Amino acid sequence: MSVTLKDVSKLAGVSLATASLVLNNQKGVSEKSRLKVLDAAQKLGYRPNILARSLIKGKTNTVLLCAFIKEQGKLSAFYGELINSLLTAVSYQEFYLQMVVKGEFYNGHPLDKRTAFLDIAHNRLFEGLIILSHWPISYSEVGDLVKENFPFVIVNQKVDGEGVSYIDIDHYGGTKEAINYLIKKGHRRIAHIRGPMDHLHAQERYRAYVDTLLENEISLKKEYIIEGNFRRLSGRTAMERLLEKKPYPTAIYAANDKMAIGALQAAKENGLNVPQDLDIVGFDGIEAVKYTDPPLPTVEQPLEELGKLAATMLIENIKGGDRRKVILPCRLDTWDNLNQKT
Amino acid sequence: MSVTLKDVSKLAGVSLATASLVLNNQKGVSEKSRLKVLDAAQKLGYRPNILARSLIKGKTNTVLLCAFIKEQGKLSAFYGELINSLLTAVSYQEFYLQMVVKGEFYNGHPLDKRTAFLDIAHNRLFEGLIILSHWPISYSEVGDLVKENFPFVIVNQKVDGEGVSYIDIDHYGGTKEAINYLIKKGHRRIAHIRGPMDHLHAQERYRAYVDTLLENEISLKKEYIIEGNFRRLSGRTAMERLLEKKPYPTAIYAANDKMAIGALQAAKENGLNVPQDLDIVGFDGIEAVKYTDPPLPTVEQPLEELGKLAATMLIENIKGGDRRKVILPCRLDTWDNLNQKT
DNA sequence: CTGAAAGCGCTTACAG
DNA sequence: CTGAAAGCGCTTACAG
Repeated sequence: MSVTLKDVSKLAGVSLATASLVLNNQKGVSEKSRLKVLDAAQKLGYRPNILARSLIKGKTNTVLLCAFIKEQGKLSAFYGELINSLLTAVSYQEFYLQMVVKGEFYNGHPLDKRTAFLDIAHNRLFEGLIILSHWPISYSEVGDLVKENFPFVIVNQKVDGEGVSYIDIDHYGGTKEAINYLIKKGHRRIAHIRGPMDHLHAQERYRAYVDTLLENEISLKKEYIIEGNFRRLSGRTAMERLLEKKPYPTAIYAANDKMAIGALQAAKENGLNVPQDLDIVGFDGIEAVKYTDPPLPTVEQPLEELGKLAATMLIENIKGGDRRKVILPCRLDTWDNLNQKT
Repeated sequence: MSVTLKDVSKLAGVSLATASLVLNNQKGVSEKSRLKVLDAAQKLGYRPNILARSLIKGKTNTVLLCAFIKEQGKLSAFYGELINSLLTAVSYQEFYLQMVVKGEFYNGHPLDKRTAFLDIAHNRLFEGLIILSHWPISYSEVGDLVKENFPFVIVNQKVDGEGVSYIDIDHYGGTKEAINYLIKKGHRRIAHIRGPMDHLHAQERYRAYVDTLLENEISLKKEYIIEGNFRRLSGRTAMERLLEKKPYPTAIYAANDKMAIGALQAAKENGLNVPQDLDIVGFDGIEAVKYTDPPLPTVEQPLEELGKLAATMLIENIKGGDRRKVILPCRLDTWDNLNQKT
């Protein structure tokens, strides 16, 4: 069996209490005892049972990242980057990160997030929770966490209501910047390949597209707005349809980079020069848009910042700080200095 | 305070033991007691303290992914995908995944992996360990784990020796397939932009390049071999240098995709048509090579498979199965059916 | 079928 | 400064 504190205290010839004191660097132990204990621990290769310690202290120094995703196993590259920065930030504060993914259903029933959260809050394994979800979280689902004052932060989604911490990206502002960039370049016929309208971020990006055109006294044209599904192929199809319009648009704002790439491919296949004949801007900042020909401007999501701040906010909250709501700005990157970048 | 089993047993009017039995679905309890306990638990919103349970049972159902990385916070996209599949596979087996990253140094001293592993094995938090490292792991570092029979698996690296589990990708075989593809297309002047030679996988890819050329009676030319650093820009520079050779190569095998992309960019800027004038093949299967113009063939790393198998091997081992050494085949993807793919 | 008791490995008042 | 004792929340023999 493994070495316990009892073994150490016995070998050192002191009591359990003394051994514990020494190994936790508490003062009030004679140098002589200290040495004996340290020596014994060393000899036996003693390592504390963290489980037992956590049970007593009621602290585990561990937080849980709980990701709700549509298709099991399909955390996207997006999440990969986020996890990286969460992990780094969490480690930095001497916390540990545990992860779990949950799908839409559990045992054939729609997953009850409310109960899932309660389980997490009560099982005493975690001191805080980071929530990531492909579909909207409602206040009622996290209400219990608020009531019990269990630290949590929702990432990448705004949830209104008292006592909720969240951090999201300014999709509206980022889009606005993209559209203004196109307008400033002289474009008036700006189309939008939007995302699915049940997607919160797609909604915001769409709203910003509409508002920014109108603010600039460019009238909206229904035929310039086409809905895609965030996949590359849907961008391609959308572009083909846009090219049938007369006159066809001179600029495209795609709600994400993959659709922008699809649009680029279709445009090139139809003999257009990008960006001379057609400007295309996407959203997300995935790596691939740096390497298309030409590289595609994109509104970059500050994922590193997102993860870092989420971790910081959560741990602050664990330590007694207040809950916060944060919207992170994001900016257009036009790759003017690409060759310094990678 | 939170609700404990004691509270439940009190409310139900039974002993602790009975309550425990009921809530663990053990039989040998009267229906009447069962109902009372269930009812009380429900009313109080009881959730077991997993910490206490784990302490007794000596089982946590949790495994740790320990990643050693050069630059703190720089788990690449590669790891993102791997984590995804690990997480999915681990969840599927009703285990949990905890993660920690460690750098090369700790408190200014080179990190002592041996001790780090012992800590992990002894703290009783984890039943198994997945090791991922940017730099080579030696047998001596994991020897203690072997000796203590603590389940672990090394991912993405071969470590010889008794009692070690690892899973790696067949970099040699994958490269061979890439080179053969180029030879079959008629190329004889095949250059190699290789990776840093202190990198194990770069070594294997280089070795396969050499062997395959020689097997096909193509003599090696030193000036066709240039070392890069796995970054895009180094592929670009390498390509520029290769274009100065007379005759210049008609095909490039780059040791990774980023350098392949850099090579592509340099080639295009120098007026070459790819693939008509120059064939370029990379390694890794990152998403970006699908969207360059033209898309670049690449040897795809089966990351999903890698993560899944790693998790399976580890959990098998935890459950008493044997340790295994696995090399995963990987194959060249030439994107013949790209438009069905994304 | 049921309850009193011991114990998992540790920490922390409390006397001395 | 030190040790005996209680206790964290639970599970599991053991009597009855």
